[in-house]
Amino acid sequence: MDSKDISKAVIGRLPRYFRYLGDLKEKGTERISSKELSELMNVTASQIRQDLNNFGGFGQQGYGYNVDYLYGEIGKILGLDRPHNLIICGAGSLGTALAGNPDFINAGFRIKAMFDVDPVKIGKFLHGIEVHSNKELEDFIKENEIDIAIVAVPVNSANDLKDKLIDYGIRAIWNFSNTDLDVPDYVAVENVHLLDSLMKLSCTAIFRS
Amino acid sequence: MDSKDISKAVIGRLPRYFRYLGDLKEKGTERISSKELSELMNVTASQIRQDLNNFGGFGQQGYGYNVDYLYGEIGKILGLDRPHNLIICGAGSLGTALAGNPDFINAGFRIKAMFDVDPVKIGKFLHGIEVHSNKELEDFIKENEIDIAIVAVPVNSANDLKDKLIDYGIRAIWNFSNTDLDVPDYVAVENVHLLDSLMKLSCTAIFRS
DNA sequence: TAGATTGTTAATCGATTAACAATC
DNA sequence: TAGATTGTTAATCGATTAACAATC
Repeated sequence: MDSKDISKAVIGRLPRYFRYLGDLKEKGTERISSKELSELMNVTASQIRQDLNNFGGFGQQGYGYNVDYLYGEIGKILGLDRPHNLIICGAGSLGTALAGNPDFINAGFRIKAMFDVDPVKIGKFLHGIEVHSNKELEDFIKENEIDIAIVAVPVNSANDLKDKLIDYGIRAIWNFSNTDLDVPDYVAVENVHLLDSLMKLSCTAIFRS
Repeated sequence: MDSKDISKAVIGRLPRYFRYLGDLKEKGTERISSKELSELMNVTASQIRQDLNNFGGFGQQGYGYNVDYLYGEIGKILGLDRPHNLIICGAGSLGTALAGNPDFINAGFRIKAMFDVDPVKIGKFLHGIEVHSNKELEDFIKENEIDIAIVAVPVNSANDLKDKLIDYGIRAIWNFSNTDLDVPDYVAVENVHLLDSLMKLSCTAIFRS
């Protein structure tokens, strides 16, 4: 298959498969059929088989899927077979909370530094991570093989920051600011629009009642 | 239209429309056509008109949409015409960061209390919000007309907490813990699976390069 | 070999886009 | 009235589900 052909919907489901397989692995489950997994995850067995077959045949007829092997393969597809170096831009409470999330480290995402404009914050260590001045951004990115930048700055400075990040070589942006970042198509952006998400919840709850 | 018939995809797009209309309103734009808005938002004009017409005809032929009016109407659909009372379960760094987010308050989401099991945290005020003991959860929810509960606790206690919340009357859960919550269909859950989101970004970036 | 379950093709379903008559 | 743009129907596209032959 051509890797460009895989739909966003399929990629979006991979982390969830990975999470369930990790749980099964931890429980010591050796093999699982698409039917069993489908019941666990509340999706169709057909969808699981279709999704996985975008990347190759990981199963065996009459047997199902080996949990350990499938976990490893999906991990590779997700890029978790090697570590990733991240920086956090914005040392506010959200940026700081992200810096302290142990899940990221366990999955191989290493937070190398934080950046802020506030002189009071610069030089401090938050969850063990040093806050640098924004002036050091370019050098730090280039010298530390930074893969991914987290944007956790106020809306009004997000787009300027984004331009700089791309300029300095960043190709993956995890955006927490409440605005859309316009990027060229060789840059990947994943948005966590918290307020949008909360509004969606509020709306869904209304429509359900 | 029957409100139950509106697809999740449409509801998921409403907050983004609302955000763009808010920006236009702020800029003083009086009216906008679906074509202009589509160019701004990078979607098709057709989709905008289809989406809006799920809820009624908000526009006028030959004129377009009145920004102010449309903003108000979408706000109503999202349930933003009245305030919502929330609680945050889990006074860790993520829960605390959410407590300090001014965007939520501006949109009418009022965070009334935080809850934790840690005696060291109980009684403290974080971003002006008091941390209560989990033992007070039931009474607090019932006495303060709580709409929405934020789940920002470790994975291993998330499901127990969820059961209690539903038991105490909560019908909308904003879940930040890295697991899926199994809920009856009269309860709305919106997940912010941060690690999933980060993995998706990592994967997308790989496939793009 | 018989049973189970995959990989994969075909059918269905839903969501998006295009087109255009209605109408401001 | 003429031009613009909606509301809405019809066409297309893509994603999901069903079915089944292949095969372990």
